[in-house]
Amino acid sequence: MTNINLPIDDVLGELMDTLSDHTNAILIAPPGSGKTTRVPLALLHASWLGDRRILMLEPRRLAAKSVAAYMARQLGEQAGETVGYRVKMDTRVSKRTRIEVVTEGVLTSMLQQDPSLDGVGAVLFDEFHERSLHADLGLALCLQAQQLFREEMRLLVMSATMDAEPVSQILNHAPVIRGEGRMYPVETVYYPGHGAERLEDRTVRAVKQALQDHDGDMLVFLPGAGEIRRAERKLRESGLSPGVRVAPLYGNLPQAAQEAAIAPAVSGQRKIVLSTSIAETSLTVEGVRVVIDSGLMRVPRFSPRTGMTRLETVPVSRASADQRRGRAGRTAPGVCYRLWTEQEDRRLPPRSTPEVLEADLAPLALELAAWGVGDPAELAWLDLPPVPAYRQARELLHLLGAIAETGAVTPHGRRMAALGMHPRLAHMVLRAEGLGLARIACDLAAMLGERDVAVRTGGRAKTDADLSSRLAMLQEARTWRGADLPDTLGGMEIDPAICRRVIAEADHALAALRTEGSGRGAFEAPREEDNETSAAEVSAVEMCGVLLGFAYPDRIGQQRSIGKFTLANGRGAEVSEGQQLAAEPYLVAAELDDQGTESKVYLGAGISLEQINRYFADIIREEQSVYWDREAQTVRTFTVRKIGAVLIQETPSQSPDPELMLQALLDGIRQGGHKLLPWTKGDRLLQSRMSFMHKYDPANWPDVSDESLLNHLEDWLAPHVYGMRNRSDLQKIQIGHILSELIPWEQRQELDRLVPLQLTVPSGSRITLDYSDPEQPVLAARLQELFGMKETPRIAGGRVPVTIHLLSPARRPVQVTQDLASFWEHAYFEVKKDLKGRYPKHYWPDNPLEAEATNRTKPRK
DNA sequence: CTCTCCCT
Repeated sequence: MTNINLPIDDVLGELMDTLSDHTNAILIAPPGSGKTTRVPLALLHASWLGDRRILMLEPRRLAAKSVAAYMARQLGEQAGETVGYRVKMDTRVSKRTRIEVVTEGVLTSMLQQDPSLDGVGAVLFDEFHERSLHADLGLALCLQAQQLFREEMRLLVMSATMDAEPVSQILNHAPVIRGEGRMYPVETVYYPGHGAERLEDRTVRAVKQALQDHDGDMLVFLPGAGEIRRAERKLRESGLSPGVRVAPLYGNLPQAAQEAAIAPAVSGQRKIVLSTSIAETSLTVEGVRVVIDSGLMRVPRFSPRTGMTRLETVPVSRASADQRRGRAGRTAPGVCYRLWTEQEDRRLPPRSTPEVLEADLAPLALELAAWGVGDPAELAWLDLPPVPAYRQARELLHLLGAIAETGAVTPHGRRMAALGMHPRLAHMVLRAEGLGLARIACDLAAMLGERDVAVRTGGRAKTDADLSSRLAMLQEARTWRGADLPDTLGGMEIDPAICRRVIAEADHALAALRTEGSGRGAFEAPREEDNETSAAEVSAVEMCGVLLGFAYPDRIGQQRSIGKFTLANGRGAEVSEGQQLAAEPYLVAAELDDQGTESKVYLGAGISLEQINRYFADIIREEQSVYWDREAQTVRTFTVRKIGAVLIQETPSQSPDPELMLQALLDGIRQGGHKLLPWTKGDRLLQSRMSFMHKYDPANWPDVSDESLLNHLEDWLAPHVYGMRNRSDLQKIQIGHILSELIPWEQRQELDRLVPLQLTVPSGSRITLDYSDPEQPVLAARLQELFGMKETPRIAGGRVPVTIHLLSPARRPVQVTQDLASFWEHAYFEVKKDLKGRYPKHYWPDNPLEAEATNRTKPRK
């Protein structure tokens, strides 16, 4: 076994030489090179290692265990002797162990316990091109450990093809060694869609084509479970020969179904596996000769603004596409159909975005706080954690009591970090402990940290989102003890493998809590019970919502209508119809997809108003709500108690803040306009006359137009409506009075002179001027009353001629003029002819300027 | 038209 030649053997010598001269190195070699299993064993003989151990990081538990087992076999041993492994809840190492294959989270926890990594001679980062958050963090922490305590410690970054230069830089210009891989050739066929053809149809077309043209099993990459279900249905509908078996493969599929998809096809059968990116690296499907790649993948994107994550469907990177293609060439030459064009291929991003740039950084921020670092820039990163997400993470940690105002980790934060869960869940468990509810909190934390215990049927039959029923089911599952769990339990379809795992995780967390928990500086939680095994656990399931609220206070939600909720963080959330949860007045949404205006709730639980008041009093804020009720035309004043955007209680306010009331009243007037104000005809006339003066002398006369008045309510109206509440109160004000007070007394006198209310005409009548159009003040008078008036009367100190509406004896408009002199001279004679015909009894002199004006038929003799 | 993957 040991002697089989692998491509990596060609560069092992160079690697050994490099690491005897340098502390850091980078090894780039494609899949199939053998680096993962050969390199640790080779380094075991390096003189610099002495009797120290080698740590090798693997991104997945399964890989860590199988790589350790493989290396052990090479030495003719079992895992746990010279070569061992550590993954969560499963450790196989002994005093003899020199190589420890560990998962990434384990390394972080080892570093937190002993930052100097005493006894470790080298740390190897395998599959580093995947750029997981943990690998990035692990490397940053190791680099600082090396710099501060362990100058001689070796760091080796191993990776498939990637840009080595940036890594070399942060590793103090580490040398780069390149090796060959060993893979069978895979032919690439570009197989784009027809126009707007749906992905599923394109996929089915490609599958049919490939079934015809090539032998062997087929692996089809699709972005998600939805596409896989639809493609599966269409494939079956398209009529497949009986020898062809279709198997879906994705993470949420029950363990048994996953194993069935991976297993080699029985002879005489052809297998088509429809898979998400899970088959890109995590799972290996045996016997694949044909790969069909949709070129899409679903990725999580965290939004610092909402504190939630949404899934986006994006084009794969070229690195991913090449990795997918490589799955066809593991055992023999193969072929890969790419469902896109060669032009599109050139535009693919070279590699996927590193997790640290798009993930929720709360776990990272807690690790750094526990490490003693507040600002990530103190460490060396390939990509610095982005500032907005990091800031949001620190705010959350502060809210949860994990870090102090200064940013330093608190005792509570240390306990959270030690639990090895997401900070939200760790906080929930610690608070629950204070209430005697640690056990169910651990159950909840385990469920939320793992895949769903309930089988998600997808499609039309929506999986119930209620976590409390899962919690009850889990209690029942525990009573099964060692026996095999059934597929249906507590009225729900379950994945027995995940259930067992969740129970193990929960028990593990509870044990960790109990051993670490006694004699610590605990979180200052309201302690309801001193005795932990209390009556509280009896009704534990009813506390589900409360516990979730500890973890997700920003996702406490209030029902707007059946199934629709508003969350404390301001976002909308939706529980699909038919579920009991949809009818709850309040809920806590633990898991949801931050999509559109209404995020779908996948997991959550109801919470009662009483529970909110009892357990979340510390985050309930009281404020005055004062607003204009448009229907009732009155100001409403309430005292409201809220958690973020969620309304907890609203009571009519006894002593409303008069300032807020005034603002609400003015808001109401702004919305409702002048019709809410008691304008009289006289007020309107005054307004017109003042507007008239403003037009000619804006520097000295205020703008009292409707629009301007509405825009400046605070200035002119506020002092007169202070303490008022509704429309009938407003009827008490006198607008004309208020307007006239806008100008000083002397100016008011001037107004009467400059913009007279009335003019006396030659007949002796006093005629009221019409100022409704401030551009053109109008004098409307019967023609006969004006005989003898030589010029157009002018106002505003002679600056503005009035517009004269000349009327017939019956007050019908006859002529409009601003030039009376000209009218007498020309138009009068035409008008006279006409009027004389219609009003023969009236007085129509030939010389109107000399004639006597009259308001009767003829002048009185 | 209910969700990608992984880990202390």
